[in-house]
Amino acid sequence: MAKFTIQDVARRAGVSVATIDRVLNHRPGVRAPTVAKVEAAIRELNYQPDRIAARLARAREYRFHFILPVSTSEFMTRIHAEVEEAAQRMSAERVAITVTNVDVFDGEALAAMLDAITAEQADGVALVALDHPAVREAINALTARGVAVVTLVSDVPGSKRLHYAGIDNSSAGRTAANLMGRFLRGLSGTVGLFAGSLALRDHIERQFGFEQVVAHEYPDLAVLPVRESRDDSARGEEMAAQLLKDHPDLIGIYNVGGGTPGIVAALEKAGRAKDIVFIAHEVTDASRRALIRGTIDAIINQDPGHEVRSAVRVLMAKADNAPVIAEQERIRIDIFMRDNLP
Amino acid sequence: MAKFTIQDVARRAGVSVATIDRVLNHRPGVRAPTVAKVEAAIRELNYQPDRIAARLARAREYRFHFILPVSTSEFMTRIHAEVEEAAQRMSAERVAITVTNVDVFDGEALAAMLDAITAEQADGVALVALDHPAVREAINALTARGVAVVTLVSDVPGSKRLHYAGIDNSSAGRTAANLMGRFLRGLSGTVGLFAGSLALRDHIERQFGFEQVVAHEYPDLAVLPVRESRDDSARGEEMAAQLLKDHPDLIGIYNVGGGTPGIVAALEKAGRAKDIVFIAHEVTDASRRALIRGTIDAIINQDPGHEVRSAVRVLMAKADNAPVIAEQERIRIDIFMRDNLP
DNA sequence: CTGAAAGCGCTTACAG
DNA sequence: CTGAAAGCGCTTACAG
Repeated sequence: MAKFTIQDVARRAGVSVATIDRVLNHRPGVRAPTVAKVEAAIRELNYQPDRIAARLARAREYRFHFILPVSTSEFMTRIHAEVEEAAQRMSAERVAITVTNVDVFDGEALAAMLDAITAEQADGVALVALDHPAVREAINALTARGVAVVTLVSDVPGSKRLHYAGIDNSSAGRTAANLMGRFLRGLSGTVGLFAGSLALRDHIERQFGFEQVVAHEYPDLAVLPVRESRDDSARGEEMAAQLLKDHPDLIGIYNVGGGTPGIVAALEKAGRAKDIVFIAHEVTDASRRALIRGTIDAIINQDPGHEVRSAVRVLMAKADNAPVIAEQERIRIDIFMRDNLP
Repeated sequence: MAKFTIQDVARRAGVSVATIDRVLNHRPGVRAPTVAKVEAAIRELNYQPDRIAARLARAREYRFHFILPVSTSEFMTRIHAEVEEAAQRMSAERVAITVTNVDVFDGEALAAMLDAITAEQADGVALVALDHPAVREAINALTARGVAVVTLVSDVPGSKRLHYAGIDNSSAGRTAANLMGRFLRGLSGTVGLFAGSLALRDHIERQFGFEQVVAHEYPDLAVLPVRESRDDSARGEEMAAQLLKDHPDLIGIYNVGGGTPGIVAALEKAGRAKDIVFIAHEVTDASRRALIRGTIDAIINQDPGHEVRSAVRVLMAKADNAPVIAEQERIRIDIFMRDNLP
């Protein structure tokens, strides 16, 4: 099949290339009969515009805004680093990425920040969202103003965001439960549960997914009430030490949030590293070492590099009015054991 | 930092843009002092060429050849489908992908096919390789002729291929062993081992990785000698049924190759689906259903879509003389359990 | 509402 | 060995 250019279409439709461009990009000011003629020509030639040429001709920068929480955890630090790397890399392709930091827990502040963005300032926004009514409203308003919005890592399900670049946290929790149940085959006892904050939707969802599966499928395991570590290692260590003291029959720990190094330390200091199954989230320098040592038994992971690249790709595709490859943008729930660590 | 164009560099170096282009793309015929001047100007301006413009100007098609085994397994069928999809998608970006089928086991035929390819016909070749001396030679010769070679799914480690788009199969086998050992906690018994063919390097590597870890870390498990299913379901079913009959103490099965549906059938017919831990490779319609039913306990997977897209990206980057994002091209060893299936 | 022409930032023959 | 000019396939003001 030969490749046709916009010139070929223009000739066939008996109009100029400018008009072809107008109907191709849904620009206003073309009479209906002209539109029809052009569309017929496009169809007849099975014309596909050349994206490369279009991008060169537009010669304009894509401006994307990333709104990230002040990095508290090592995971968020990785997200920041990946955004910086993408910004660096994409600058050679005329993409300008700017980053703003915001307090994770302040929905009103996040909403205000979104409200201040106009279509003149940015073509797209990616944000680590907070599931809060004001944020949902702000996302919808921003979308209505013509700015593409992608949620990153943490979603706002009811909103009109274009895309969510992150994992299904409920499935992640269920996956953790199945690993826990399998690794504790034949044993009965109690399982400790840690979360960073019960105000974060992703943590809650993991917790619920985990509890649900354990309750239904592993009746020999009793899950203790969740403890809030505030994603802090020192606090995590204290709480884990206390947990070990209070529950001699403890055989498993699942941490849906941060502070994993503290829990690792508590397990190792108590000499219980090997006999307690510990499942944590996110590969970091510390967690990977603990996994290799055997203190952590499995890590559930989402790939921050993939998430950030995916957010950028989706925003670019939207700006170019081009399709995305859905399969490529699905963020995996990775399970890492010692031998398949990246 | 302002964006400079090739014009800016030309002005600065006091030469024409044609000369800048020559040194930028390492074309011959520029005197050393001129090269030096141009390089200085590039450095001083921190000039980064615009890939988009370059691709448009080249106005030439990229031609990539994919050499795939006649699809015997469902996995290979997926690889074929993904290549077709990529061909379709990339045709809008001036990339012409052609596919040739070849017999997997015939190293000489594969080598002959590679030998017939010239730099005039193709910019790059991706092949599911066979670890055979003739193939290695052919890959090296092809590379020397200026054609970029990427191995896909199955590698030829000693060769000069540009890149391998696939997983580390030895790690995959070790990962399977650890899952098996963990899932069989507290039990002792025998574990059956199936491979498609012992002539395939990936199968052997998985097998060795598995045996090694079980021997070292799970002394209560005895791995039986490997059986060759030839990736055939009917044969797999027969062999699994025989295995169940011969070994009443069988508690686990690891299948490194194809033919999984046959093994699933044997387990279910024998009523042993639930009490035998079965670990298989590759998510397919059949294996995913068996995983959900609980007959399969975990699937080790490599993502064919990712592998094919990665091969294409690496070949394109080479043709454009552009960098790749290493992290993005690493193929994961996926572990799937019921809840994190894609 | 429509078109002619310049331009996006490179690469490619063709001269010299 | 080096340069002037045309061209890649679109988009963008500017006229009319």
